[in-house]
Amino acid sequence: MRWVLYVDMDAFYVNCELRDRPELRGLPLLIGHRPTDAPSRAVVLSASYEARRVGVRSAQPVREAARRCPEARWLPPDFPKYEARSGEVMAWLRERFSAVHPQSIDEAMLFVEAGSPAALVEIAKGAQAGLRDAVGLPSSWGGAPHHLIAKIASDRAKPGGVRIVPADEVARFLAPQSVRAIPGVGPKTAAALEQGGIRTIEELAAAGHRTARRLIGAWGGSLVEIARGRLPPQEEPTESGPRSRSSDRTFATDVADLGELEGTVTEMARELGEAVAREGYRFGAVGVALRWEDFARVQRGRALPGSTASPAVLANAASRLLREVWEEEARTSARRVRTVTVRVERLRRAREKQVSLDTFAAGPSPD
DNA sequence: TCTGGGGTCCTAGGACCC
DNA sequence: TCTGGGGTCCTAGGACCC
Repeated sequence: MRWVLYVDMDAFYVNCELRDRPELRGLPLLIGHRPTDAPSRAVVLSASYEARRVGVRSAQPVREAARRCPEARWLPPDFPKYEARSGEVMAWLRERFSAVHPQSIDEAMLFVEAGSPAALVEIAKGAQAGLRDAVGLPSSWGGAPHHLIAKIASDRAKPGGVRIVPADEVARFLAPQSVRAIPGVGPKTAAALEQGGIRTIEELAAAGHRTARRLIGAWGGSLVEIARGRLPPQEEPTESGPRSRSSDRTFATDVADLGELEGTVTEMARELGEAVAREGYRFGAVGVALRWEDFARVQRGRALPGSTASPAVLANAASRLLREVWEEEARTSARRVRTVTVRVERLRRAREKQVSLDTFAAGPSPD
């Protein structure tokens, strides 16, 4: 029968560095910018399991991490390296499996045929060992008839394990776990469910559609189905390119000056525009977002009449949007800006031939 | 413990068209 | 002149993920 295998690399950035620096193995290692005396708003990107044991987690402010783990070794992030290792992982998987769908820099979903759960365990263990030998990186593997369950299984298998969940064990596998184990259930949804006394997936399954919908809206019904182990049919995803690209800057101290913001936005827009053009994309919409000092966010976007790859058009549109949102804020309150984001959306390949006459005759161009 | 940077998807109201 | 139901696009915001 057909199964979904879900591969999740263990502490990916940390292990990319350990591959190159084996002398750091066994030490608490953190990827991120080590806090100095200057104000820092940086967070930890990845923590070794040794560091996690003393309460350090990824996305934790670096100051807090340094307090919890003063003896930690720090390395600054090296994204080109991680992208390259990710490419090696995906290439290795593609050589051995026909249907490989990367889900992020360090995760992939595979579709495989296996006669029994035991046979699937052998496939997963073989690939896990092969990946470690060939690329030098550890991974965790989950297997199930559905990708949602396979992903949860890979989480349970961490670090370095294999967990297979056949169809008739799905409900029992899920029951004791927190609702937070379900991908897509974050802090807000979990808090809303807790208002109804629902913490575990078993409690969610028992609650029923009406209750779940009352607590979290339309999504509640499908969540209850998942909790009961009744999953929508598993389909193989169709490949599609990126839909947007963005760039963020968080200032070391909050900014109250429009001129300074405009300078930053213009520079970010040019860099983003050039990067997107290098990648071979045109964009059809531009957005600017601000995060105020109180962490609230506001955003403005504009669709373009067509699509373009011009960094100058992007820079122009971005500073206009910035002024709009800035003036609107000035009328009501006057918060300072913590973070600014420039975004391009509706990406399409630039090299795509002009709309052909056939397509044209058939109606509006496909977007 | 005051919270980076890069993404995705969903919802909902209004405009506009048939 | 007033009425309908349906579809699509645009925009803003929210939640979530790694």
